This record gives sequence, structure tokens and C-alpha cells, in this order.
Amino acid sequence: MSSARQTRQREVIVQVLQGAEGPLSAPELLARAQATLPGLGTATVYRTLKLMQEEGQAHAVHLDGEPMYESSGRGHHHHFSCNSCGKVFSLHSCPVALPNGTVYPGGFVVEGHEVTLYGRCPACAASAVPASQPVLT
Amino acid sequence: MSSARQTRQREVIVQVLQGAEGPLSAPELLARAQATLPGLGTATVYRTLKLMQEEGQAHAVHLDGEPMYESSGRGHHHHFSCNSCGKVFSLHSCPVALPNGTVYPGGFVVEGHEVTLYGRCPACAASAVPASQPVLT
DNA sequence: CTATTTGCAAACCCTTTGCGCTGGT
DNA sequence: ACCAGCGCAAAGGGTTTGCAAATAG
Repeated sequence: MSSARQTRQREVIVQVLQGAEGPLSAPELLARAQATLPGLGTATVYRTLKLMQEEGQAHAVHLDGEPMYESSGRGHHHHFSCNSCGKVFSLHSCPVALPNGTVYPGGFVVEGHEVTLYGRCPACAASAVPASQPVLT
Repeated sequence: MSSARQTRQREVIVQVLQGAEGPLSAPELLARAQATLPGLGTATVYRTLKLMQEEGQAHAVHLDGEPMYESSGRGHHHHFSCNSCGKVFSLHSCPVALPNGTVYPGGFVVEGHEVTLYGRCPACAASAVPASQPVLT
């Protein structure tokens, strides 16, 4: 039982993830970490991410189909994805009243849930752009 | 403004999607459609899927990070993904009380939401298998 | 007949894996 | 010294794109 060695790359990856304002995709995380550790390899990020998840230090959320990661310990929360600017925000109140263990109608035992709200963030809602059609040419 | 020609492949794709019991991934959809139309190409499926989404005939949901598609017009619902057998079920009651247009604390204007519950489906909950490790060989 | 649509194959992500070398402990 | 961990590069899986041939209107 010796695993989990302390290496510079893990240190940096953890720091970047903890310092992020929201969830990061693996490539984003890689890019940010490379700012500090230029030689960092892709595989290391994925391996470390997997490790952190197994240890419960981080967990994945799926936003718009893309897996993103955030460090644990920010409490239960969900995300809001802006349809206009694409930014992702964390919501600190949970619109779902489903404690794990709840049995949902039909006999489904709930062990977790993921909620994502889509819409317009305060900034985009303010800039009175009423249309919601993506701009096509 | 002439688009949307009626072709055999689109006809089949639409039929498969509408006849599906739940959301399908693109590869699954492709496979099922090929049963009827052996020569069908991958690209056609993706192109048709994109087209259908633009026309509102279909929409994508993200389950466990995988994009899946379902035909519209089945009403608002969400999904339950079984941690044990991996099957996906449709839930007909919505655990979120957030009509579109709602303004969420902080000024977030909600235009849509996606909810996925994870846990054990009735069948798996019944077969008293407490472990959750996927079976590997 | 003309513009759209198709199938094929190549191109593109993103993620995982194999492998020899580096570096914790 | 030993072995976990690293970087590189190749492999893998899903999705997108370029292009010539096929086809709907």
C-alpha cells in the first residue's frame, strides 16, 4: 500500500483544479497546468484525474455532453450553462429534492443526480438580445 | 429555401428514432437503420440528426457524457440511468419545478433544464447485489 | 436539369494504452 | 534499489468534413 506518490505534476494539477472558478474539461486543465509545467503530458492529466476521482478528491460532471471535472469539497451543487455566451456557472441551491436513497415512482432507487439548467446568465440577459436563434449565415 | 428533400434514408432514420423505446446514441441509431437500409453511411445519420434538431423534430440529451437522441413530442421527461445494468429509463414525473422563464437566484434566466438520476433500476435493486463494481473479465 | 443528398474515406477531436525512462521513497 | 509515475506516440471510438457520384424536385 504505497500508492499516491507526491509528484510535481500531481501537485500542479490539483492546484489548478482547486483554483478554477468552475468545472474544467481535461484539455482546459491540461492547458492551464502546462502554463506552470510546460512539459506536462496529456496522459498524466487523465491518469491523475482518474486517480483523484477514485480517491474522491474530484468528480466529473457532464455539461452539454462534455465531461468536465471539479475538485470535491464545494458541497452539493449544480450548473447553469449560458446559451448565449457558453459560460458555465455553479448554482448553490439545488432545485431537486431527492436525497440519495429515495425510491422514485416505479421502484428506481436514487443514488445520485445531475442537474443542468440552460438559459441566459445575468450578463447576457441584461444585454437585451431577445432572439435565441444561433447566428447562421 | 428549398431544403429538406424527402429521401429514403431520412425516412428510415426518422422511423427508427420514433420507434425507439428510449434515447439512442448515433451509432445505435445507425445500426438499427442499417437493418433496413444496409448501405446507410455514418455521415448521413449525423447530418440527418443535426437537421432534425434544427427543425425541432429531435433533440439531444446527454447521458453519462454520451450524446443520445430522441424524437420530440413525447412531452417533458427526464432519464434514469442504472448504475448496475447501464440501462436508461424515461421518467415521466419531473423532480424540478422550474418552468422556463423562471429567474433563478442571481439573475439566471432559465430556458431549459436537464436532469439525470443515477441509481438502481427496479430489476437491479431487486437482485440484492450490493456491490456496484461493473463486471469485468 | 440543377441543387441537394449520399457514401466513402480522410481528418479531427478526446481519451486510453504500451513502453522505456525518470524520479519518489 | 524498486517500482510508481511520466512523457511520448500510437491506438481507439465517436463525430465531422471534402468530394465525386446519385437522386429528388
